[in-house]
Amino acid sequence: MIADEIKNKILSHIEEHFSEEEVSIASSKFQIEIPDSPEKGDLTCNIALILGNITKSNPKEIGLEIGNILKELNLVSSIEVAGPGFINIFLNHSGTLKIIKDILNKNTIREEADSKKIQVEFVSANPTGPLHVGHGRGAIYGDVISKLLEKKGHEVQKEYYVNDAGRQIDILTASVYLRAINIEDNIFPESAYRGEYIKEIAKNADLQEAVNIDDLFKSLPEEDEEKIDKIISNLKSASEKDWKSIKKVSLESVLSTIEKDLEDFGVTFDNWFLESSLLGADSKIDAAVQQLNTNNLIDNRDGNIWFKSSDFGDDKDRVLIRTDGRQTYFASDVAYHKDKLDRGFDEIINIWGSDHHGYIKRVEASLEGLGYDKNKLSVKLVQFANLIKGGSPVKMSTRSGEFYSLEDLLSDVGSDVARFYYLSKQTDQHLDFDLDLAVSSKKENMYYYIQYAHARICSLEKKAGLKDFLAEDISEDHVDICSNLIHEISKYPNVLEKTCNNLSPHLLIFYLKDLASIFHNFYNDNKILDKSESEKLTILAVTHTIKEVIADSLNLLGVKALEEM
RNA sequence: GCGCCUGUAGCUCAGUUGGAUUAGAGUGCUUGGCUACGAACCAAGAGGUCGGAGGUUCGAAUCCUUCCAGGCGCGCCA
Repeated sequence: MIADEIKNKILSHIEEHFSEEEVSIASSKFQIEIPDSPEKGDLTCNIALILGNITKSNPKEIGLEIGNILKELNLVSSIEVAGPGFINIFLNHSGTLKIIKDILNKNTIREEADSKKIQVEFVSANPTGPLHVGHGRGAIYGDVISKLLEKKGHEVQKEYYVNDAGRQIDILTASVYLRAINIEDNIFPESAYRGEYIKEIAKNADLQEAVNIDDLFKSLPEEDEEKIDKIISNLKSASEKDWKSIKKVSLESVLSTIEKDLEDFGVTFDNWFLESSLLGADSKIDAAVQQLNTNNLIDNRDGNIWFKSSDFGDDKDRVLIRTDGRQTYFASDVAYHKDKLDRGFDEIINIWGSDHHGYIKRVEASLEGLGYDKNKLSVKLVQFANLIKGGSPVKMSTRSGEFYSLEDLLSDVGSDVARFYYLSKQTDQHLDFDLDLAVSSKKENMYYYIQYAHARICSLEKKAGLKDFLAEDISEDHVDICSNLIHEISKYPNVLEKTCNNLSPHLLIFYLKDLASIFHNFYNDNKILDKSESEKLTILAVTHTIKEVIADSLNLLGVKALEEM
């Protein structure tokens, strides 16, 4: 890439003229960027400002010196030092062609020198019902950042952590069980899952033993949560065999629904990790607790077993094992994260709903306490997405069974539109996702605006009757008419790099919107197919590059570029 | 009370690892452009103390301090 060439040239120059320390500071902040306006050059560089700052000397003088060196490059036509000391670089025609060639040859991103083994864990919703739209944002984000990391050359594993061992699974089982024995709505417990899907699962329940309904509901506690717990234990003792089989059927059924819903949005996982696998004979939870104990980080107080997480900056210590011997959810998580790192990942990324942010410290503390480097874990928080339909937010709640599911979203707007809008805003901000807008045909709808640019270019190319579009078709005599287009195109590698490094897909989306805008503008001003042959070829090669950029970018986001609309 | 996040045009948001005399889009408002390669498009105008106040420096929407406002989290729940 052209920016690399320039960067290398500058680095080798400053290595000769500045101290090692100065070079190391400078190279960490050193950037080759594309200026907002072409008048400030095809590329611009801040190196003189940084060096001026470090060495307390005049940036403009340093800039002139470096500028002279850059003139030696055969891609550069001229240099100016502007403003406080920016080095603005103007390319000659072969420099311009190089930009286009790199993009057409998909030479758009530099892979990381040290490829890492990275695990991304996301969604991990409790398997108690279909996914709702609140889960969608994390699902799409996790999927896309996995693609971005792969683009950078890392090896990525996508994992779903299945909470199949907790109380909520008992509630699910009980809910199905109660439907299977035809408990009517009027006495169906409030705190059980009431969705229609429960009734569907219950149809597949194959009960061996009869349950006495009067015994089941006899002298239940008043309070809802206590009531459901009592029903659970009654059902378990009524028939252990049926309980187990219903549990199995329920879990399998819910998980396959979840898997299918995700697949419909193009989200797949490499591994489904069961919480229950941490329990059992050689319990990984016990092993983790044991290791913390060895490290002197376990405290027995009030009959509970505590992890002294406050030793590592957590607000307070946390219980791992309760008086009655039951492990807490946190205990599973300690063992789970230990297990992840034991599997040899260089980096593990968790995507959590932002309401879990208070949980980060204690998990980090547990990793430190176990003797791992806590910096190997990074947690990306995703704020909730509000879906707006007909001007008001749609509700989501699993227990009541009244919710707008991911499946509903699919049939309302489709996977591509949904993915696009989920990604269209920074993940740490609330997202208002307006379903009516997402399928409307207004400019306000970024999705169609970008797709329209792509479809228009496809249509142009069809009309022009050309198959190949080569950078070499760009003629020096006519390139000026496309300079705005080329300037915007040249930002692509930078945008891509920023998108990957910051794991911020929205940056790519906003770039595509700008690129589409510049194209639409050009299209309106120029009747491309009426131009002279060589001018036409020039323009079509450039617009073809735009088409490739849009298609590549959308592909990276898991969205299909439309050839016609 | 403590912690995390947020505050940019009437509205929805980009820009935040300090950079360019003029802080950008869309929408809404006022206007103009199809005998037209796709009008699902384009152009022009109006609209801002970048929450307030201090500070750091060649330079601040961006960093620091403080205050104000909003969201979320502060269980042996999952």
